[in-house]
Amino acid sequence: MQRPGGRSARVRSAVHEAVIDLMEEHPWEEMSVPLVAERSGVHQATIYRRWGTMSALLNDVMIERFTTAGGVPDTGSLREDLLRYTAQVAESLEDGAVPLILRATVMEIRPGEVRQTSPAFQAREQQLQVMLDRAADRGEQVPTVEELLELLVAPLYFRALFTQPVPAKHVERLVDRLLDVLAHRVPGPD
Amino acid sequence: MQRPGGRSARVRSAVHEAVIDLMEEHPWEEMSVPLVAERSGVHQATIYRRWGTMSALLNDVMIERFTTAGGVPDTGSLREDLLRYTAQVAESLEDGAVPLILRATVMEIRPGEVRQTSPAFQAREQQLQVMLDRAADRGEQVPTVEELLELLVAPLYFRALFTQPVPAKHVERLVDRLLDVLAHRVPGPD
DNA sequence: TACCTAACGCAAGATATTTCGCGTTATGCT
DNA sequence: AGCATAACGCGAAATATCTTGCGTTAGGTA
Repeated sequence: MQRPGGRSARVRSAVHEAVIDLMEEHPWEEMSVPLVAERSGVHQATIYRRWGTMSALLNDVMIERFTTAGGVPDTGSLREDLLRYTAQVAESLEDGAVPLILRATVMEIRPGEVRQTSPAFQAREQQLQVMLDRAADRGEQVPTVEELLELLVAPLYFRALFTQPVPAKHVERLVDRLLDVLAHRVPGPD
Repeated sequence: MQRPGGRSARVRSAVHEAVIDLMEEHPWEEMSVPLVAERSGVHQATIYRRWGTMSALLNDVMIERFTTAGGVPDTGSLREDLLRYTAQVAESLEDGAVPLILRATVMEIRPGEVRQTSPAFQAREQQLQVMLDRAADRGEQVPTVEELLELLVAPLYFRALFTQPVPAKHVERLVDRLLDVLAHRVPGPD
């Protein structure tokens, strides 16, 4: 018999909050369970028992943050929807905690395991599909979710992680490039 | 007076080799300096003195792997060059160790610090610029390095890290999309 | 070849981490 | 309201990681 409510829920959110706070102040190596315990007021042993490892905890924090993030825009125009959505993603990557939490996801990858889309991104993909379906119903030509990820989301994440973050102004350029690709679509293999 | 040769060089390569081996067998949390020490036959204290932390060591390994990787193709055709280069990148991401070592780079990012392109990617960008310059000299219309990163490299890395790896067959699709964008280029802000 | 000392090996000691047993709290169910 | 027990707090014990001082090995230069 599980007990997700009451005290457990309070402990959970206290720990999550502490993680996000600490992420913005400390480099990765300094992050530790004892540190999170002190900041959150939750005992070390409790954290070890519930999450096991630091990176599992970070992964949990990230999944929550992703899946509870605001829904997709619905402005009546695909281009406007894409602009807002992309701007949302870009903004979230500016936020100090997000790139850090993303690393947690990266670190959860196990060598040799069959790679699967992480739960967090699966939720995102479903949301995006809804947005594209709405546009298709209006008769607009729409990209696939894959194209959207490759042309909008991937560049943002790539630059956030490896080079320099994408300036907010470039969001429009990315969207227009996607729509351009759509208009002159290269015939692919069926 | 520094002494990069002889014993130091042997120690360095022994440690690097041990890191790469261990990366393919162990999840991140299990990686540690003592483990690398045992596998490489180099004493712990030596590793701590030379590299300081595990993630600094991993970062060092990755930089070496990136900068010594085979040069860029030179086939006389931009499209063919791009195909080969992209296939190279895709293949390296299939290799177990590369995504793992990539994480090391990700982890070296510090909160709040001014983000810069990591040394490893800087080297890559220079190599790519050479390739593009050659094509431009032949009179071909060429993308910028940035476009190349965003349209070819970013999707590969994104999928390797967060969703599913890109099948080798899709490399051609990515290249043709890039060339398509090039042909119908959206006028950008000057 | 001989000298200087950078770089390493070794082992003990200092810190930091994770685990464990046991008593206490308070949730979910009847 | 009363009960069974999931979940937590606490502190000590067990591990693991990291540092330090000192003796030894072996590059680099004269």
